[in-house]
Amino acid sequence: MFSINAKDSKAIYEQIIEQMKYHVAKGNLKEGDAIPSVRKLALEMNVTPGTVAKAYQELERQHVIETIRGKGTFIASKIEFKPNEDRLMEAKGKLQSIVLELKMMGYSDKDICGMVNNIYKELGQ
Amino acid sequence: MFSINAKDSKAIYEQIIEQMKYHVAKGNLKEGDAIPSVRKLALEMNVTPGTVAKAYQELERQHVIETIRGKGTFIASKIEFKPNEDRLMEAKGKLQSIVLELKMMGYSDKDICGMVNNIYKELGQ
Amino acid sequence: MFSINAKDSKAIYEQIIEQMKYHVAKGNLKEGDAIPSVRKLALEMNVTPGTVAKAYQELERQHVIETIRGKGTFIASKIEFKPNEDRLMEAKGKLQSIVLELKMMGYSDKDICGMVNNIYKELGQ
Amino acid sequence: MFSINAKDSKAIYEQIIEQMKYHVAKGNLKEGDAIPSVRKLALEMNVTPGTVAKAYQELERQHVIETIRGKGTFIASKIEFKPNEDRLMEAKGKLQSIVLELKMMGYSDKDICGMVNNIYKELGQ
DNA sequence: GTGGTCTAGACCACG
DNA sequence: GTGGTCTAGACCACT
Repeated sequence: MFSINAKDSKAIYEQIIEQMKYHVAKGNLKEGDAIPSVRKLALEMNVTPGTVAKAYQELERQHVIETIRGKGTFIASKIEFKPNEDRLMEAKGKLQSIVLELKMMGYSDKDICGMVNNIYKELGQ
Repeated sequence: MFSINAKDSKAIYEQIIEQMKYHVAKGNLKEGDAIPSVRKLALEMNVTPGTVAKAYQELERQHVIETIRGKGTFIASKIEFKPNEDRLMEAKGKLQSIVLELKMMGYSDKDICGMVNNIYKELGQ
Repeated sequence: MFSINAKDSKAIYEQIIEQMKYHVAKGNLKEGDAIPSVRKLALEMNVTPGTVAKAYQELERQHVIETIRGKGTFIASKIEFKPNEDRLMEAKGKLQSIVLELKMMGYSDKDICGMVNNIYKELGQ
Repeated sequence: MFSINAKDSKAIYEQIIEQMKYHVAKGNLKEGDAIPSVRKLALEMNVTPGTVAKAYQELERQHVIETIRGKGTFIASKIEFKPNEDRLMEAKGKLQSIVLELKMMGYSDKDICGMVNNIYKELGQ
């Protein structure tokens, strides 16, 4: 369910974050579902527990998962839809970057919207 | 014409690359236009020449600018519109990331297309 | 009467302690009132008895409750109002922390006193 | 300027966070001031760089400090006054806890406001 | 069992 | 020089 891509320049803990969100978006993981413990996932992925822990902490900050003391970690029961200002600004900045990039490659706004729609549908289950 | 934000988490050389592309996309810089020398731009931006040089190297690799020995550096006369497979895949990967991110924040596909259109329009012509 | 929030970062046994004090402050529980046995409360709250026992021990140490062997556990007949130096210093330290926190968020001393008054009133009588 | 208190149950990285805020509130550190590098502070305090780095990252998330790539870390030039919802709720929760605690010790609302004012003034330079 | 914290190293990209 | 990431261990409190 989780796997790291060594070729990806993205940090491992960021890959874990992204994959967790992917599985939630896709419906593979639903509200309240238990997710692997830090240690288990670390073993599975051949990384150290600290790396997984860092990912889990960030996911909790973003209200994607919730940890229950001594019990484990779970998909948040009420996935938060009010992004904080910072995260939204960051996301928009990244979007601007990538749109610029694609425009430079010759794609029109409609092309890009088409890509977005395809990606969105594929996620949307 | 160029301005960097030292606090931005993005590397300075990447900011230069992005701004150069921005000005090309926007039409501020046209094919064949001369651009500042590495040293001049470094002075202007108050960064070390090495940083500017790194940006220029990458821009040249992407066929956005061309260096003519002894003459200076110019916007490429034939800006490359057929991206190689690798860069397209990379761009799509980034786009998927950011769409996932925005979806998790509660935005619909239409919302995201709206953002894309706004960004695209702002990039000009 | 008691309810825990497993997602709270605060330890469950600390939540029990706090709620016990809350009910005493509020007047729901008066001196001499019987409180549930460890096992009963553990069942009610769906936690392990050890967790409740730990809370009761700490409450007893703070002279909020008293255990009478063979009879049960009761709200202390003479709730301790003269805190020892240590606990007062600890409390003041925590208060300083939180005031600093709120100041950094932009709240004035009056704002904070307002919050304190509201909380105090809500605690009742 | 910074020192850790081993007796304090608070995590070291949290102590660093609190002390940084303290120095900012107190005026010892002003907007734009450079703060020690991760490594230097780690040496000074006899902790590992990772611990300091964790504190710095959290401080940056809270807009108290800013890092400039390859240059170092600085007190934020525009200290952020819009707390996010989460942090405010957390702070209020802590305040409620401590007010309850102090009430149980016999302090009135006025007493507590007095303490708050004293603390605030002492910080306020 | 769980997550949270910490140590003592290491390598990397950036400037 | 800087901060960011990661490893491979360890100890702790909580359940």
